[in-house]
Amino acid sequence: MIKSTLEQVISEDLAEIWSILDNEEKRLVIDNFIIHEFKKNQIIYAEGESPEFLWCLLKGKVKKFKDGIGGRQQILRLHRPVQYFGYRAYFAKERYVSSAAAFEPSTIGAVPLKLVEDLIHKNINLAWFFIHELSRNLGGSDEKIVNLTQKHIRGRLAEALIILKDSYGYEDDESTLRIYMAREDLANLSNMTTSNAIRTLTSFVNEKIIAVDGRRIKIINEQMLRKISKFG
Amino acid sequence: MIKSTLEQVISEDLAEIWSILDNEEKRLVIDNFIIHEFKKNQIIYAEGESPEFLWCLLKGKVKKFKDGIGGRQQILRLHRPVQYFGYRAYFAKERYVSSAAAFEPSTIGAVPLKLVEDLIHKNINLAWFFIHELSRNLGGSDEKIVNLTQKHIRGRLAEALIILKDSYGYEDDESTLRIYMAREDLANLSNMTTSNAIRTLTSFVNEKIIAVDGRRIKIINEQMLRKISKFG
DNA sequence: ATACCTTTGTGCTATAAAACATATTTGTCA
DNA sequence: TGACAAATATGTTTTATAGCACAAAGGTAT
Repeated sequence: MIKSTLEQVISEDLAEIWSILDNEEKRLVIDNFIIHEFKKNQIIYAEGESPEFLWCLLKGKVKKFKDGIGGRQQILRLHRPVQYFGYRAYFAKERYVSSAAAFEPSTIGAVPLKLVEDLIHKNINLAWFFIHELSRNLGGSDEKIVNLTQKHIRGRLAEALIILKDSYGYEDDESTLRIYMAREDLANLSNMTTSNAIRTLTSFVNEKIIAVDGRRIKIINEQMLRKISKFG
Repeated sequence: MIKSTLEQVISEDLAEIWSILDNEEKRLVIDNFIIHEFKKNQIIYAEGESPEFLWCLLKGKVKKFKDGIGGRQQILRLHRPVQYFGYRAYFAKERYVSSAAAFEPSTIGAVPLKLVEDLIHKNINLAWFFIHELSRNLGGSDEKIVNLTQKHIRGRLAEALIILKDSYGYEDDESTLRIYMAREDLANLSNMTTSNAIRTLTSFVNEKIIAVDGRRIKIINEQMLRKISKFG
């Protein structure tokens, strides 16, 4: 990708951070911004590695997950364009405690975290950007803990579907989730076995709360789904 | 408490933040620092409230928790002196998603978050302090999600005991946990019912991994406990 | 098109943990 | 000190969900 196009992509898509930086800072970012293409299911970074880059998802979908006991995977967070990730471990001076992978073919920019650190030192607004992001994520994690530990299967799956809707939205029909994922990933998102994800999905279909066509999921009764998510 | 004493307490105990601030900033903090005494089990702030103060635990023990389904409580985090809490929601521009309560009689300082915000704007090192804290907490939350969802009861309780040890340490005998908590709280920490916390504690005693005398818990075989925590 | 592998779907069984019931002990306050 | 409430302890029952087995459907590579 040639620089003029890159600059355009960055300035168009990175709006939030972009508006924070002055011209000199923008130049620094552009000169150090490397765009990567990831294939479906390709690992971006893995648990245990040292954080090196701030990743910026420009196109596609990314999951952050942790491999747990008995090969079971827990999906911790989903990312959509334009979101930043991969910086937490660096700021905590730790190695990654989770892994990131592309859910579908994705275009992701990488900026050296050392550069980000330098920019933060000089630009308090960038510091605030990360304080804000980290704070929101931490609140989300705390909510997730209660969701995953206290709700029953139906509640957890309903919650997962709501999260998918909130993360990626609907297609033009205003009801089909704009993400197609395997039943296994749905299970990993909602802390259950694949069989139970399939089963519970089937009962939601029978109850006319959703409709399913392969991996296309149509939310018919979002209100009911939220209700199940809340009390189930 | 008179100001000279207060100043002394602050400068002695708030070392980490204190060394970050210059003299003028220190003065501002001292002038706006209000010390509160909390009784055992007293609520410091509750879920849903608007964050107003940065709390600084000077003496005592504090738990952060979320009330979930069917009156069940999940303990999310434990605090020891000198730790800061109550700021996440403010930085996220949200209301509190969890509550904080004193585990035992506690002395806690309160600084208006607006002042903290102003200080951060002027002092990048304070910004870094919070970026670092938030990042570490977020990593901890992500770990906790897998611990609580994928481990069995024995593993979860073992994990909880390890957390207690890491948070509050041992007494002079190098084996008795320096915190006495109800079985119910132990259960709330490790996502199980009180009965099961009691039962599992009993089996640990029978297996000579711990010894129990009322609420005093003595870790006899920490190695084994870590092993159970890891694979259970 | 064929063969093969992966994903989806469904029924059955096993089991971990909750729910319930009921003592027993401990702590607290009049 | 006695009375009452709260916390701890333990046994039994119930249930949600994991685990397993197997069939059908869908993709993919040759």
